[in-house]
Amino acid sequence: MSDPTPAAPVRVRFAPSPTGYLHIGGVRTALFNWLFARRHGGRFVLRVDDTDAQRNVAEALAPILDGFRWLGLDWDEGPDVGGEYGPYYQSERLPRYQAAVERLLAGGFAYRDYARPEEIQAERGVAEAAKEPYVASRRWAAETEADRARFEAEGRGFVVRLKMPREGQCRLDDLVRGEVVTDWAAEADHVVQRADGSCLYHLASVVDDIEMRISHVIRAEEHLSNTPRQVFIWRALGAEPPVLAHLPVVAEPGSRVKLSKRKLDKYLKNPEFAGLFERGRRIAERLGHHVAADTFNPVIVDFYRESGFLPDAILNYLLLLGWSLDDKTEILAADERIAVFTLDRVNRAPASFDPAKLLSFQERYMQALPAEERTALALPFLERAGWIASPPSDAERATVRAVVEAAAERLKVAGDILDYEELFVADEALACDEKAFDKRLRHAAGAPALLAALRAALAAAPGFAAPELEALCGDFVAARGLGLGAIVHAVRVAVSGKAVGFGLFDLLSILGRERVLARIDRALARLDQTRPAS
RNA sequence: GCCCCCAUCGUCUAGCCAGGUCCAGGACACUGCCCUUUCAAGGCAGCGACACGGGUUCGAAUCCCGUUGGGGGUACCA
Repeated sequence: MSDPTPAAPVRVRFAPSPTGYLHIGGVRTALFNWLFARRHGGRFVLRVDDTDAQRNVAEALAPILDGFRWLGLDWDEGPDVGGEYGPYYQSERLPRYQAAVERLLAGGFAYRDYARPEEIQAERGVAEAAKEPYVASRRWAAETEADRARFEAEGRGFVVRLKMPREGQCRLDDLVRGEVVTDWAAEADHVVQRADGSCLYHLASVVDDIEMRISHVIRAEEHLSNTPRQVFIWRALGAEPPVLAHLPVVAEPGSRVKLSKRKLDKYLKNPEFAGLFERGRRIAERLGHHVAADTFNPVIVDFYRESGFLPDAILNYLLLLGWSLDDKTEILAADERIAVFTLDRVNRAPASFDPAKLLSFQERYMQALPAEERTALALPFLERAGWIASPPSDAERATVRAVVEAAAERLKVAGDILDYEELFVADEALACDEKAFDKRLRHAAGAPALLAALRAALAAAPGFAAPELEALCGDFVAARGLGLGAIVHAVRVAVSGKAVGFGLFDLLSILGRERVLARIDRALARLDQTRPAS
């Protein structure tokens, strides 16, 4: 299966609004556009939708562009790179929109509407009371200079409305939806220019798409219902609409409602979503980051970057949200994605965002990386946490490398390295899980004596490499007719302050004899304080 | 209200266009067992879906109609 070969050069676009954050659903849409452009040797255009931006655009756009760069979704035209169809900021294109409105007016495709808002309201009210669809009366439509003069004499202002057809049908061919037919009569006379002279999204979008020679409009399904009015504008402006493809929306976990960054509290009730969030929060807090729902939230791409996710894992997961190659392919390398992506494999139903599956992709991608690369990814987290020097010394690098290898698949995201604080903290600053300490040492009969004996054995150990320690401990328990379990837990708590972690012998080996002995001594001393020597 | 879109395991999906090989396949999650020094990971097994009702047909997850449910739109938002 494949899409029809595009006749004209492929030019697609993604038009982010400078909101200060990159939404994961937006990334999915952008990814499909990007993939389509790359597959067909086309251009991926980034156009900034800042027509009504009150805030500092540069500031609000930066996180979005950074997000795209981090993900590797490079754009061929747009902010920072320019292009021959600029400007790429809609705020700089206002005169073009005005010109388009003039053309619509001149061609009889739009009219100046001098109705007052309350008059429109009244007409609507009548229609609703009669349970009939509202149809604009066009009573205040000025189509001649005389009309205008008359209305203006009454002190009226105007907006420009589309003069929509009242019969016939709008047929559009959507690459994903197939043929979609609507009655023109169901369309309202939409406003394209406000009373203050500024233009609306639908008009601006179409004008830009025409002028930027956009060949395919690939966007979320929420725009499907709005497409007929855009088709009207396209044709009124003398252009044929581009090829359309409406993607299913990315929905909330376990639901079909569009994913929104504002409903974090609700999503946190989903255990898997909460787990994902919790993991990120733990990492962010250790880095001393302020965790605000506005900026730190799994609906926003920055969350993943700050937690140490891999862009490739996210992209691969997102690709499969609403698209599939076949009945089994899951992992697709970056170049494969480009090679096999076609719009005819896009699904029509909304796809709900599954945090657990995303994590699973992350695990797979992480594990596929050589230890060297995982180490390189982990290092910056430790530096930012202040647990190692920046830049790290060779000794620190070696330690981190050893920790990464010992942690193995426990390191799901790079930020998980921060779970191993005990390997980087000074002996006297080591935190202790008191429950574990009680269970394994304070209230475990015989454990302190065994620990003390093992300490002596460790002090005398010929070597401190993990296999040597394992042999030593094995002999130690065997000589006493015990299993490894008899000492492992006590040693772990004494040395790491924790009940869980990676292999004990790796832990001891990385810590080194000196610190291991010192920590055991400290634990033993604590026991003496709380319990008279027996 | 009106218009448009959608409907296979809890979730992502394959199959649907070209009806039989589907008492529906894979993945994630979940459950159990194995492995095991903890936690992970891994291995094995299990649970689990064609929304409903009519048609068409020898035969329907696949085609048609309807119902129900869900989503989106209907702004001088994008």
